[in-house]
Amino acid sequence: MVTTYRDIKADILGKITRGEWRPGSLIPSELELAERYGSARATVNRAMRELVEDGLIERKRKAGSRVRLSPLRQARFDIPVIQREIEGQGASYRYALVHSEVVPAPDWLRARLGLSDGAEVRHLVCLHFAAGAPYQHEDRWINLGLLPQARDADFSAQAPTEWLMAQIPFSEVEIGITATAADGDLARHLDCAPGDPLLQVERSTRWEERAVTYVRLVHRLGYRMTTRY
Amino acid sequence: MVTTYRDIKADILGKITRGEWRPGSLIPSELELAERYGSARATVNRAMRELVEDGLIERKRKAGSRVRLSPLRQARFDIPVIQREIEGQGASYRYALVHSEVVPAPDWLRARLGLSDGAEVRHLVCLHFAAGAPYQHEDRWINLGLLPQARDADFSAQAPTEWLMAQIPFSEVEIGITATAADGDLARHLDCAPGDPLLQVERSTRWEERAVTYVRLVHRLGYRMTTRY
DNA sequence: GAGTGGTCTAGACCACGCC
DNA sequence: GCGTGGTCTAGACCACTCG
Repeated sequence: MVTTYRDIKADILGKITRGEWRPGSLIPSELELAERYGSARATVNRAMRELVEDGLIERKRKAGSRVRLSPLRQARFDIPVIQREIEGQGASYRYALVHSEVVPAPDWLRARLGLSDGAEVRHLVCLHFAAGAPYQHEDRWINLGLLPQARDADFSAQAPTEWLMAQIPFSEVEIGITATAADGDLARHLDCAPGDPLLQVERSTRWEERAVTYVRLVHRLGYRMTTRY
Repeated sequence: MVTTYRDIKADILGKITRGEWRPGSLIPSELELAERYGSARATVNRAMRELVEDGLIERKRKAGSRVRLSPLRQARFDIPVIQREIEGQGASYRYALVHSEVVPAPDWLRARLGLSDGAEVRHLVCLHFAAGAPYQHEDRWINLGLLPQARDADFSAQAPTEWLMAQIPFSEVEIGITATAADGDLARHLDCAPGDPLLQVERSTRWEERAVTYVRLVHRLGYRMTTRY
């Protein structure tokens, strides 16, 4: 018979979705809401904090809480491990290593990761298959200055992502999503025509300010990232 | 000289990033951590809850808290209102209505939004410019069954997004991101060549289970969505 | 059964930011 | 100044789930 923070959150959400509390309007203070709901202020506070997180309201000390003018603010995309994503769709997963070498980092990579002149990297090209068909092309560069053990690691059976997760506990990541045209290599590997539009995800990873890896993931023709909220 | 939940969160995060607490390993219970940090359990609880949200740890009653095996789980993308996005880059914003009509919903749209046979929609094509150059092409369809006032609304000066935000307080949204090739129209409007790869964002919006609008946003050549975490 | 997280309470102090 | 949100505390009860 208690009022939970979920109840309060749902009730307020309802008032907003039904238009009872219009965008931009002021919401009663925590103290007043606590009285109304017959709960402690901390409970109301938790409900309100989650509404802020969900992008529905804005709060300022003294000024109070308001319904946001544009309630749709951010979307979350799950970025699953590729094998899980594919098997989650009920398809079989297969991994293949296409190319592997140790090279001095090219200029564009040095600039992107902030590597010094002459830094060496392990360069890998891999393919991920779903139900036998190419699904994702992975172009991976690993900083040997930070991860020297990557020089001799065996990536013929284990995908770089898996290997990396075992090496570095947690990292800071920067993600970019663009559309790109298939070049000859991509077309061949992803079984499409040169010039076809493909969704490309780039990811740069750092650990304590130092570059770990850069990867360019190009998805098969027609691939679609989705989310809802 | 108190220990805040932020302090605790940062400390635990540090132990994880430094590899002191390896992925999969068990974290001390809230009660023990509260004693260690000399704080209340609620404070530890808040720190831990945020770490769950950030995708770093997993918790189960009785079983305890563990460092996640794959710490990188989800990314958030801000989806700003287009005008803010452009002006936030220091560029001038301009809006133009290209085409407007009221038509029976085509089959593909009826299927996508779950509209009944013969449902009418307002179809709009708009352009958003940044610093005079085309930035985004908007192909918008509004369900007149739910929003009859859209039939006669004037979209020559106000973008549909703005207008919609004033009509519907909050909605459920489904987003899809794909790469697409420019057709003749898109190439002309976005000032690129036919066949060029473009980033396309599709959004279907519902309000209390009923379809509000479907929009296809196609960005200029080279557009990049970014985020970090 | 018992340990762990999930949540609520009642009270308190503080910091920010309008007025 | 002073109202509002931000946070901490100490204690409590409960629900889940592992052993």
